[in-house]
Amino acid sequence: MPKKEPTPFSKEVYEAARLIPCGRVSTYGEIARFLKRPRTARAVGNALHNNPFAPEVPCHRVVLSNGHLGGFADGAKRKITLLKKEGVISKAGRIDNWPEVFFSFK
DNA sequence: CGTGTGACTCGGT
DNA sequence: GACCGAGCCACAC
Repeated sequence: MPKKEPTPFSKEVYEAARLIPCGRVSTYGEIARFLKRPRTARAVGNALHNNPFAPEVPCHRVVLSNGHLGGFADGAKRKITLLKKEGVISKAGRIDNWPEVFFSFK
């Protein structure tokens, strides 16, 4: 099966997500802002959903701006487990200590 | 080139 | 705190 090359915009998203340190989480909006496109939060979500570098890009460290987990291609449960392993406590699809684990690019 | 869709965000109720 | 509607962006068809 042919490989699907991500669009340039998606690549930028992946690089930004890669910068998120272990044990920390960021938001789609933050990434969008980091890319100098504060209104592209939705496009960022689309890019991560397509994320062809799944284990390489920590897409599970990206959540909604309000602290909710949002979505995950492998299932929200998987996201919770991965985050918990990294020290991020989440419960019922929501981050517990959101302000503490929140990571800002700026 | 126009339309539809989504892992978003914000403000109001 | 939860739910709803409108706005915005990039991409696939």
